[in-house]
Amino acid sequence: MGSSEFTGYCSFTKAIEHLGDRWNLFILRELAMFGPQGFNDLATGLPGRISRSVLADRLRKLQSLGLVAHAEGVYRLTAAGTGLVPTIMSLRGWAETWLPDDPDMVERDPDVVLGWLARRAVAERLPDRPVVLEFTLHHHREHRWWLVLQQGAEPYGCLRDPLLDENRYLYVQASITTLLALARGRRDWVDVLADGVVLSGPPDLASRVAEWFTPSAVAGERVS
Amino acid sequence: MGSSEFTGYCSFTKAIEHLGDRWNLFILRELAMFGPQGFNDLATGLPGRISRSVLADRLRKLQSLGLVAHAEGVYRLTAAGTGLVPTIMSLRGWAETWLPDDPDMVERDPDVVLGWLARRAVAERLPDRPVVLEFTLHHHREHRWWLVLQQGAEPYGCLRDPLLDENRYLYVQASITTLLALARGRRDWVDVLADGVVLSGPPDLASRVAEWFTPSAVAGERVS
DNA sequence: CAGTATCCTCGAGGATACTG
DNA sequence: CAGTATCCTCGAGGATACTG
Repeated sequence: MGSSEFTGYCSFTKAIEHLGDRWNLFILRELAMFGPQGFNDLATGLPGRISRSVLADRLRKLQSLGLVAHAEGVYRLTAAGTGLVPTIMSLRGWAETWLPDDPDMVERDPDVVLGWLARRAVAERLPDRPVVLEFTLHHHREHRWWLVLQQGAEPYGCLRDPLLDENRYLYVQASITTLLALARGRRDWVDVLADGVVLSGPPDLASRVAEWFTPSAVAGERVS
Repeated sequence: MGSSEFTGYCSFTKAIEHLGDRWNLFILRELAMFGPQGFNDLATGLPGRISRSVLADRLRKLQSLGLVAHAEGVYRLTAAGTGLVPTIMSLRGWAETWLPDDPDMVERDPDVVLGWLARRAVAERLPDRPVVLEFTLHHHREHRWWLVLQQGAEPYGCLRDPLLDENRYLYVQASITTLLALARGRRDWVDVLADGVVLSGPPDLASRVAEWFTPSAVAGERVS
């Protein structure tokens, strides 16, 4: 079989060999993030419908590797499996920072992108009166989306104009990729404002936009 | 095709989907550890003989993901690819600490295990006159292996008695799993001496064995 | 609920020869 | 050297029904 070709003493190679498999990684992530679970929970909880026989096979392998233990009807991570959690979280941080987005999603699912932007707002730094960021895409002026920010309130995105006080509006025009980069925290506002993003509105608000958002944190995130 | 089932906005899921593949991980590790390389170097350098068509396919995919760039005849990691290096190193650290060893290897390839032990010796802490650790396995008294330690000299393992000054010998009897745990740095000497490992020889040397070795570091290792 | 057993398909990947 | 093209095989994995 394929995997035995790689036998040797390089534990690193072995790790790649065993973990270089969607299902094993998904199972480990699932157990790491949602805790011990039974067979059926795993079968339905994993992304993309795993077949029962494949799940059984993978769980068997993960047990023989010593990463997963089976007792009292649930599968749980062993010490070795738990030791892998930081690596998995590191992968997650990387993915959130670097994985290319599908540019079409901005127009297809703007609410998702707005959600990402909203999550980058830093609650304490927001102005105490509501501010609305109105986004327009270059070359696609017909679409507009809004992000409402206020200290003490949860930032939220709207697909319709929230119709707040007109002089609390900031108008942002950006390209699709720039908007995604901002939403992902890959670029900050200072950067994109110097590079093609058009911002208009009350100068006292416009000058502070950069402070309201934080770029990607990546490190320091923990499993709950 | 299989991978499109998982489309969605979860970058983490996407990462697992794309990186949950032996070859992609091997290629990234190769480029991370040995730098930019041409097609044929990769084809021959990767563990376990990758076929040319698969390599071409994976390189194409890694490029379209933005992790690898191709220019001037070599493939190299992009910024995004380089961003993955800490994750890969984290996996390496985990593997070296946790991945189960094959107990048979102790008898099949004792030199490898001795090499691991030797690498755990801390140069500065060794005695300035040579010391020989003679290892015997419980239940397998016929096999003996030696590890020679001296400050300023590279620690080395022997499969034959180095025949040094008799009162510089320490005799160690351990089980296979314990020996592997020591060699891997999963357990330290204080721990195993309290738990079944028999150590005999000059008390002034015996009392210091624990100081000479360091358990697993894991963190802090860098790619050269 | 927690799997195992069976059957079947398709496509990943190996081997090899070829091309720019 | 750096791939592409072709062909072929085998086995991973899906679907489904069954069992303790």
